[in-house]
Amino acid sequence: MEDPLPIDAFTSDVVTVARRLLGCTVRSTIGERAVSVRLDEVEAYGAGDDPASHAHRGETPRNRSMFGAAGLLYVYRSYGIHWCMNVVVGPAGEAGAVLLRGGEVVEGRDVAADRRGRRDHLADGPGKLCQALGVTGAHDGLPIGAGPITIVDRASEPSIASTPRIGITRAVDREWRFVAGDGPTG
DNA sequence: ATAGCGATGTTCT
DNA sequence: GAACATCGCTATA
Repeated sequence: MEDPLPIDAFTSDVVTVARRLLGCTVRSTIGERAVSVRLDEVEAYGAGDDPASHAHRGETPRNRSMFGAAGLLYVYRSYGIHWCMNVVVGPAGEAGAVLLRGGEVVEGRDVAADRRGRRDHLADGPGKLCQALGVTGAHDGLPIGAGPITIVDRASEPSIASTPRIGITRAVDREWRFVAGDGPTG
């Protein structure tokens, strides 16, 4: 429960990894300040076979990390303004990632509130989650667990609901958004 | 509670 | 030029 997620947790398919990440905790230690978020909302993104994925059209400077090894971070700028973070999923050579969409701040609430500029809605969205953790493009491509960003395993698997992904227009029939039982929509 | 809208970097047509 | 894996403000109910 207090142990880091083993690397092989990231080496299977994107849907399996997405479900595996719910209930786990993302922890950042940036500027001597620690913030932890327990994940309750994630989305799976595939490679060329997933029209909604950034990797669908092949490698670009932005999505380069998606083509890297499992367990790397893929951080991109959304709508020119916000940062969004993904965990890169294996197998190596295949692009895939899990977008960390939301969770509950369970450590460093004051730090998170400081970064967010408010006391509520600290991490209930991908851009907010990154801001609360202090994650930016500077962390793109970093390996999880070896740098300022780590993921701590959960005690047990939560109940999980699946829905279509949010904010996309392609492949809306795929229910690749996963929400923990005590999460946003129940 | 829900709806409309502006901000704006990267990618694509 | 337009779309986009978003967010917070503003208006209306």
